[in-house]
Amino acid sequence: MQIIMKRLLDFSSDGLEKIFIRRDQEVQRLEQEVQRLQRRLQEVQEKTANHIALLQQQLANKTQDVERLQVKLQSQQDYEKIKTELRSLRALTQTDLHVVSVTPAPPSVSVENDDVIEVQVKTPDFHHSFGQEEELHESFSIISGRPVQNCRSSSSSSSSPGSLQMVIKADPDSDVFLDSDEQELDTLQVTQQVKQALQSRNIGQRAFGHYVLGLSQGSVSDILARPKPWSKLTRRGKEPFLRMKHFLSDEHSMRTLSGIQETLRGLAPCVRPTDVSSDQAIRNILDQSRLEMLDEELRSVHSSSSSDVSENAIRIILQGAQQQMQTNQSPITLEEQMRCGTLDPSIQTPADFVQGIIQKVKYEIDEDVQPPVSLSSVNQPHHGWSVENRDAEERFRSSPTVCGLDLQNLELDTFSITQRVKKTLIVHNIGQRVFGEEVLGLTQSSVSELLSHPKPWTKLSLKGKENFIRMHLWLRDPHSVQKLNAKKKSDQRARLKRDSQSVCEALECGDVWRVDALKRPRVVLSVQEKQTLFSAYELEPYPSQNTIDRLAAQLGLQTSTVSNWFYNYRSRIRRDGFCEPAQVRRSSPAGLSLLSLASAAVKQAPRDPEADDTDGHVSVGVQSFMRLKEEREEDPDSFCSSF
DNA sequence: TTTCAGTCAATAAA
DNA sequence: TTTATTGACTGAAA
Repeated sequence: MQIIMKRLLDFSSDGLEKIFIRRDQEVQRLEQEVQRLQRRLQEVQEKTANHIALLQQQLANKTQDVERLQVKLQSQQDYEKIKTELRSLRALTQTDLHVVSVTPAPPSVSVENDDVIEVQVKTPDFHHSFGQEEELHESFSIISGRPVQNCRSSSSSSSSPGSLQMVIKADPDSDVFLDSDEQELDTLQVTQQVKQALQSRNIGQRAFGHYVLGLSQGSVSDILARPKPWSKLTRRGKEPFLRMKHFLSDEHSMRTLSGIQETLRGLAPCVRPTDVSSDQAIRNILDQSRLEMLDEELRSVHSSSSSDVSENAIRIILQGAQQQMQTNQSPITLEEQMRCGTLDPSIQTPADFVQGIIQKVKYEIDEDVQPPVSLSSVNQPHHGWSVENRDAEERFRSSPTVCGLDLQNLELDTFSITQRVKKTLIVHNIGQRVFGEEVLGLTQSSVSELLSHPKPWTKLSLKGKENFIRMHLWLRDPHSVQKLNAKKKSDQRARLKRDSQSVCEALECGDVWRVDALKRPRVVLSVQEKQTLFSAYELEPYPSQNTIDRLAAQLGLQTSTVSNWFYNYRSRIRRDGFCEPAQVRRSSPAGLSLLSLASAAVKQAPRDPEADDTDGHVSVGVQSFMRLKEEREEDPDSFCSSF
């Protein structure tokens, strides 16, 4: 019994001991677990705190963004109002120009009304047609609510290109260039998007570089063509890409720049020292504003329907509208219009013009549609264009014909068009001058070139295509001839009046040669000079500067004359390579035929220390010329005449 | 800076 | 007077 008891005790003490040990171990494990959990908890707490801080930061940023956007939205809420005011101002400037007063320095216009909107246009580095790099600095005040864009270039440092750049850049988001330095950009993607944006909006690299990046056109081209990877860029190198990225995300900037570009283009063709007037600039900008509105409306039509009408085609139409508007609506003098090649006293709204084209396109695609009114016949006295445009838009929207049209794939037979135009002009005794001024907005010489040497459709640029679209539409216009005849008569009357006036003025001044004195002497290259140039071309179609200098010295010509000759020669040899069988000319201005050129080349080659060489050139040139002629199987005169 | 497309203006030719 | 030619220019692209 005792033994049993003892064993039991032994056993229980052993068991208890073991139990205690186990318990101790358990306690230790639990303590470790607690510590681990505590550490974990601490970590999680820290992490969460960081995360919360991060989220709070992001929230703050987002809140700032929202506030910024709200401010932006608020600042643009008066857009509709401004549009209305611009419209009414436009009406004012057209109907009652005498209320517009122009002051020369700084050029400003004030219209008697309530408040003032200030818009400042500054195009510092743009060449105008009179060849000066002077600043076109137009500042004008438009009566309205409050300043929409205050573009005064307060920070006009040397690196700041100009006040319009401020329009693009002046944005509360401008600190994005600093903040977003950390984020990595896909430079290739950015440049591709920029190129696309510039192309679709018809914005040039020069304007983009000037106003957005503060870089020259050459630099822009380089950046767009060969963007460096982000990682290879320095902080300074990254800046243009950040600006581009920002530009892409800012629709307002893109539209503003597009407007600037159009305005500049609108100013350029007719700019003369005396033309750069404030009211002209105002008209251009007001016109631009109207175009922008029209553009918006057309885009809304485009997006609201299932139309396949391409952006490109709309751009063509809008370009046409702009040109028509600029040539027809600007209340400039008869002489100014003559000088600009746009003699047309009638006034036409852009909506009318676009509607005219749309009607014509409809007519061509769907013969059921009512025959279109002519481009010219829509020339009506100016009236509020909004109502008509609404109607036009409604008709356009409801037309299934246009909705199925893909103008982007439009391809015209340029040769056939020019043949038909020439025939029509001859039959109705209409001159190229009237046709050019009325239908194409070009001079007689340009019309002559277009009709005589039409390029194939595929070789034409957008601008070049526009002329053929206009001619095509003109041919389909049943009233085209009638309108041109009316134009011809009004021109004759105007010319008679002008001639009689100028005779009187000349008599008064007692100086009938004063006009001639202002004429620029024209360089006329002699047969020998042309032969030498032609020979040089045969050896070196793209001559180096040294060759140009040598030729200029040899011939006693300006180097620019020599290089111009090469540019023109290449251009025209390409042109004549493109065009359909050239028109046979009875003789060229220089009286050259192929044979006479060949014989002249042999007989008249200069005998100087390089005589052998020169003779060789001429000989090679004539041989090549003969070869070219044979290949073309053309009348030699028609070929020679181009050069 | 060079090249090109488009254009103009002067002028020759018809 | 009209048309064609051509040297020169502008704006854009590379």
